[in-house]
Amino acid sequence: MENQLPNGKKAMEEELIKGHGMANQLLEVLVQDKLNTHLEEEGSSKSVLPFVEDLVRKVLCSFTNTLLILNSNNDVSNEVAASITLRDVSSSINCPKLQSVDETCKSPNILNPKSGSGCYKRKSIAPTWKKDSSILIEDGYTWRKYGQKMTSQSKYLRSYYRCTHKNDQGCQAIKQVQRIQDNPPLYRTTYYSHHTCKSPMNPEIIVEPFSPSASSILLSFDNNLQSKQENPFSSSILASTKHEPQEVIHNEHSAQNKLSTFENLLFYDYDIPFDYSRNATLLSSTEAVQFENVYEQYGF
DNA sequence: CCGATTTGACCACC
DNA sequence: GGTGGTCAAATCGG
Repeated sequence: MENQLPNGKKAMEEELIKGHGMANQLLEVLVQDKLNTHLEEEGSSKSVLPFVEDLVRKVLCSFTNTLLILNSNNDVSNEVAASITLRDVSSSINCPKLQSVDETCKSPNILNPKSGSGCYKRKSIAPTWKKDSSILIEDGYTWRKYGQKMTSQSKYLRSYYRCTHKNDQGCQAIKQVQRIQDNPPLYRTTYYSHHTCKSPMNPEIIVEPFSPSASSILLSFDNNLQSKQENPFSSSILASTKHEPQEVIHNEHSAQNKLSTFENLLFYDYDIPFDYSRNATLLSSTEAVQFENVYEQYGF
């Protein structure tokens, strides 16, 4: 049916494909140049090439993931998918490929809550993807926290979330959020299973596709950490939650506001281009406290 | 009032 | 028995 995207999205799609293609070309040029240089003179003075190359890879990775997200979101035309996979170098650049929506929920064993009388079933499958981030990012899906725990592995609390639509739509997506580092703050979000719920995507995240902020969002994938390997939310933009808690967390509202003013700090220090005012994750009160500490730390 | 969060208890797995 | 994942009643907040 509607393989047709709205004009704006179609245009965005085309632009992304274009950008993806150009980034690909640039990478090829860089790689080729590096090879040549390497042969000519090994161990010469420092070059910015590695940095530039890394940058290009990240850009490419972002394009790839964004297109895949777009693709999975809209049942986009095959041509898009083709253009993405065509020369996709992402696999060689630590850019995990997004998993198609269809593969979603193939893990029935993930959470098998009480089947019967008090029978808990622990998940025994590998995470679909992980994401480390210095902030708590919003992925457009709504999550419901169902627990938190201290683990022996970390001095920080681990929070457990499941999709809000677990009950009404049977969505099996769950995620765990845990702070893994204090200074600078680093959070690891681990996703299990995929969203099967319908468009819980927060429209706020995808509006203004051409705005700088939106671009930032789309380009914010983390290269090293697979911002999205299998895109747990086949249709989400980034990992997020309604409240991405961490320690003890909660009160997204205050935290969200803080993050809004917090964005410059984050951009500056951690170089994570993201429009936090739009996607800031909501933290719980406790989390907010932690962020407050960071504010102080940075003179807020 | 209703949905989300908190938190202690329960349970599976190692 | 320890650890980690989940449940569910109590509580919170819009």
